[in-house]
Amino acid sequence: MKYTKATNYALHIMAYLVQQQGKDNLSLQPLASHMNISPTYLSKILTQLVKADLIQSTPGMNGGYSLRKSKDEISFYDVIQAIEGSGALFTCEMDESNDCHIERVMRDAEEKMVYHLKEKKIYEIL
Amino acid sequence: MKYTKATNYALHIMAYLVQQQGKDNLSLQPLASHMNISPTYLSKILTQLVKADLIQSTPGMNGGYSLRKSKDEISFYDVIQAIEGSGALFTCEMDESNDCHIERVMRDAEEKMVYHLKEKKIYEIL
DNA sequence: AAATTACGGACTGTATTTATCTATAATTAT
DNA sequence: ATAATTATAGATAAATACAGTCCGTAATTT
Repeated sequence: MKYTKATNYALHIMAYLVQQQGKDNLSLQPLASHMNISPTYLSKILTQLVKADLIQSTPGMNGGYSLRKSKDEISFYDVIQAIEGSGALFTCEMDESNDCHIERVMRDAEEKMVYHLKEKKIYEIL
Repeated sequence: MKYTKATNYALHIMAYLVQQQGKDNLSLQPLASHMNISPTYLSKILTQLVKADLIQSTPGMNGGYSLRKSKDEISFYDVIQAIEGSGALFTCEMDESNDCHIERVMRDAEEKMVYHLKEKKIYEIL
């Protein structure tokens, strides 16, 4: 089990966008070269961030991407969830009458991690 | 990102072995039917648990599997690590001079989860 | 209308996971 | 010794997920 590469990218992208906040819209091409990812692939990731309402996109000339929320409202967890989805890391496969003790422990543990990721905002690392 | 099915099985297997502790060695076939997994696949998982020193195996008649450690020494984390390995969930891909702030946050968060999983012993859920 | 920009769908290659089959090795009972 | 019982290892295959590309479409501004 590992975080996907897309999550890796997404976190770095968001960090960059927070840093560049206030300046002109960043469009795909420049962002792609700065990040060293192919534009089309980057686009997929950005679209996911748009759908999660973390950034907004505007088409047309001088379009591009910019933050949607204030920077102190964007947590690590927000970004991760946008890419990885919101399902639990562990779900019991043996159907132990849908109240599996193992699952409960695993979820509690995950909660500890999630709590930390919700507290920590992206801007804090800049 | 999700825990593998094998981890799911491993936790249930260990819970069962802790429960059956003291009785005769459990051999592959009965264990497989109790768990509802194919014997050969189960065998792979058990071998990983053996290599992690959580259980021991004895071949020959009346052989099978049994715990290697006392039950209060077997944590959730021990079992998970035996299957998933010990690498971090997140490693920075952009080589930010090998001191990535994002990675540090991600590892701290993971640590919170791991701490909880190390504290929690399998026998506690029985 | 033209240029610039993002979005969406289809597709491909690769890696990982899940699983099976078969042959081999080790131990115990007869 | 031999046979029965048990675990282990390797090869393989199917299924899923991940990473990435290509290309056509839609929206906005000049």
